[in-house]
Amino acid sequence: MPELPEVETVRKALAEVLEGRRLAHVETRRADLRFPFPRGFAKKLTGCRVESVGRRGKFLIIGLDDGLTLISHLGMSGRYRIYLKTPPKLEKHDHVVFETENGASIRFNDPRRFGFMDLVKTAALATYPMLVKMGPEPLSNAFNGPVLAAALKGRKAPIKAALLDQSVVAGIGNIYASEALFRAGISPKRKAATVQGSRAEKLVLALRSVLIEAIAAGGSSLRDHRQPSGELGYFQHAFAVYGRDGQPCPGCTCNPETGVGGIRRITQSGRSTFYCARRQR
DNA sequence: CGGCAAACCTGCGAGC
DNA sequence: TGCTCGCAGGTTTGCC
Repeated sequence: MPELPEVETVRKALAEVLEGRRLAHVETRRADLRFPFPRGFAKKLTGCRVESVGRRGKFLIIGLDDGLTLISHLGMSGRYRIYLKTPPKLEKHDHVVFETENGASIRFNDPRRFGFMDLVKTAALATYPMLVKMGPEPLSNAFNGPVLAAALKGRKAPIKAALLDQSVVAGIGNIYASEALFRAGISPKRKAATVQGSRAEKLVLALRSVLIEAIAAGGSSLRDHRQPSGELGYFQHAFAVYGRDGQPCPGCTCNPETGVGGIRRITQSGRSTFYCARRQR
């Protein structure tokens, strides 16, 4: 389920149940997800106290009291479920089970197993390969028009593809790339290098606004995603373009019924992009 | 180095 | 009903 807003939704829920708590029991129910679990994964975690539940891009960063940090990525279909009281029977694809000292159960379920977990020394976190090259957090002060413009300079790929590159900006995925480009009025096919100056400023504002609104809505529930409480996210109802090919554009008078455009779906680097050719240039 | 397709894996809906 | 195909929110790999 995971782009930044969905991961942030999960982070908040996990923080609430885990921060300050000790892990009484941890169990992996298979040897690997996308990668094998590191040696002694469950054993090392058992007995640890969770100090913090953070996020970097789409990665959950869980700080523990004994100098270790748990890194968790949801991949495409990863989900956390939290049960404060008696949990139901284990379900298919429940791959990792955590239990806290005060009786909460947390389960990681991931049908496609593109997600993964890793356990690293907190001191070595800054050198973790997948985090080293990551670009700025889009909701932080480190991200602004000039920073984005500089990251896009010299890039020949379309802007949509550049936004999916986590070294340009962290946490953007296929949905919010399309949605932000729509808000900014920028064509997904535009060469990334030409997004400079006021266009870059506009795109930064568009990214920020769409992410903030999506977080407030608990993320988007298309198929897999639910909040860890079991509640659905509901930002999918606010999509302007994603998954709406053939429908009228909410921002202009485009309407496929009248033969003047509307939302179109195209494929870019093997992934769907949705946009309005009239409003986005 | 940059850009793109393919690979990883399972499930679901559409179409025949 | 049952099969096949295409598609799905991510990231890495390997090939031009």
